Amino acid sequence: MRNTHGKLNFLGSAPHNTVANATYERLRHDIIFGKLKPGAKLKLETLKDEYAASVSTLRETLNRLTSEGFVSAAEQRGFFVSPVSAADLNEIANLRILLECYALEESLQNGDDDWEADVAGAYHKLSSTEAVIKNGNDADIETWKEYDWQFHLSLIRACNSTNLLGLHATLFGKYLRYQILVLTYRGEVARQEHKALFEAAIARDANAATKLLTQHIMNGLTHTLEYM
Amino acid sequence: MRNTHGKLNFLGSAPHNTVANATYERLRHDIIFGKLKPGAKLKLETLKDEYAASVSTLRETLNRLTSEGFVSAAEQRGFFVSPVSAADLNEIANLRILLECYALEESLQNGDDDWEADVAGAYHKLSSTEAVIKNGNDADIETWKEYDWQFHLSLIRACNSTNLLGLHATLFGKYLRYQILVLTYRGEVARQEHKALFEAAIARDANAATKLLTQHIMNGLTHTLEYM
DNA sequence: ACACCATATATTCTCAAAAATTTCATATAA
DNA sequence: TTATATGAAATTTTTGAGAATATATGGTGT
Repeated sequence: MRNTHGKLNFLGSAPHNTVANATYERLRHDIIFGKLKPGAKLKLETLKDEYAASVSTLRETLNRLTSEGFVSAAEQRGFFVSPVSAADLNEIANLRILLECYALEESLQNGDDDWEADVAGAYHKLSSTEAVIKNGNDADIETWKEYDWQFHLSLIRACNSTNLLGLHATLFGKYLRYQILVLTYRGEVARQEHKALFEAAIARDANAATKLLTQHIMNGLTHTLEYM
Repeated sequence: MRNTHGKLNFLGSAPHNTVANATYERLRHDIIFGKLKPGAKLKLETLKDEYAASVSTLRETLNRLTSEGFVSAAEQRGFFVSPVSAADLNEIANLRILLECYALEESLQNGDDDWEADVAGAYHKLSSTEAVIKNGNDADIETWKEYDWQFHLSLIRACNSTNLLGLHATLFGKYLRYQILVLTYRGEVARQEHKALFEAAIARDANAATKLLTQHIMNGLTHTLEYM
C-alpha cells in the first residue's frame, strides 16, 4: 500500500477509522462543494465545534489540505480556504488536459480485458445516471459527479503510474470545485461528450480519444468561466 | 501569498519561524539526502528526540510529507519513509519530462527581459560551480544540486502557472532523491547538457530546448537506474 | 514443533491546556 | 487629524499526557 491518504472513493464516505481521516474527508468535501466558501477563514475554535475534532487533529488535516492546494496557510495567521480565480481555473484545466491525456494514451496502450470491463461498467453507471438527471437537485448532482469521476478514473487507471494517478486525482478535485461553484447545467452536452469519449477509448483510438477529452475539458472550462 | 508551504529555496535553510516549518524542512532534507533511508520506520518517540519537536508538531509535518509522497502512512501503524523502486523512478522521470517540457514551452513564449536575465544569472552560478567540482565532496554536491534546481526553475518560471510550478517542485525533489541515492558522478556530461539547454532557451528555440531537456532527464534516469 | 489465546509492552492517535503571536480597541502625543 | 504606543482579547502554535490500537511475549493444549 502506498499510503493511507489515497482515497478509494472520491467524494463518498470511506470506512473512516481515524478521526483525522474522517475530518479530512469532510473538510475536503465541504470545500469542493462550497459549504466552506473560497477565502473563508478557518478558525480552529470554530472548526473544533463543527467537526468534533481537537486542535491538533484539525491541524493535521489542514496541513494535508494545504499541501494539496485546497487550503492556504499564512505563517502565524492560520488557515483559510484557497481562493478561486479565473487564472487558477485556467491553470488547472490546462494541467488536467496535459496529465489526463498523457495518462489516457498510456492506458489505451496497456489496458487489458479487465480494464475494458471496468471502463464499460463505469460508463454504464454514469450514462444511466445522466439519463435520469435532467435538471437535478443537489443530491443527484453529487452522485452524478461521483460517477463522472469514476468514469474518468477508469479510463486512465491502466496508465501504470501511481504518481500520475495521484496528481490527477488532486487536480480533478480542484476542477470539480469550480464546476460546483457555478453549478449550471451542462448535462446534455457532457452526456454526449462522455459517450464519444467512451467509444473512442474502447476502440483504442488514442488520437481521437485525447482530442475528445481535451474538448470535453475545454468546454467545461469555457462554460464555467462564462458563469463566474 | 499562496501558502506558507511553498519553499523559496529548495534545499537550504529558509527563515524558519515556526517549529513545524523547521521540522518539515529538516525531515524533507534528510529523506532526500538519504539520512533517513527508504522504508525506514518513522517512530514518533525517536523523531521527538532527533528533531526536538512534540508529537503533534511532528504529525503535522509527517502529514504534509505524506501528501507530497516523501512519507507513507499506514492507518494506526504510523509513518515510514516512502520506499524507492525502479518503477517509481521511471514514473517520476516521465512525469518530470511531461511537466517540465510543457512549462518550458510556455516560459519561452512568455519570458521577458527580466526572465532572461534571471536564467543567465542562474546558469552562471551553476556553470561556475560545475567547473570547480570535478569529483566533489558531499558539501559541494549539495550546493551544486541547489544551483541545478535554481537553473531548472529559472527556465520554467515564466510559465505563468503557480499550480504547475508547485507540482514540478515536488517532482524535482523526488527525482533528486534518486540521484543522491546512487551518487555517482555525471558532472561533465550534465555540464554540457546544461550548456546546450541554456543556449537553446535564450535563443527561444522551444523545439530544441524541450528535446535537450528530455534527453537531459532521460540520461539522468538511465544513469541512475544503472547504479541502482 | 505448531497453532491458539491471554497478557504485557510498545506505538499511534487524540485531546485539553499552556506558551507565543497576532489582532483589536483605546489612549496619548505630534 | 494622523500616527504611534499600550494593553486586552482573540488566535495560532506547541507541548505533554491519556486513550485507543497494534505488536510482542509467554503459556497452554494438541
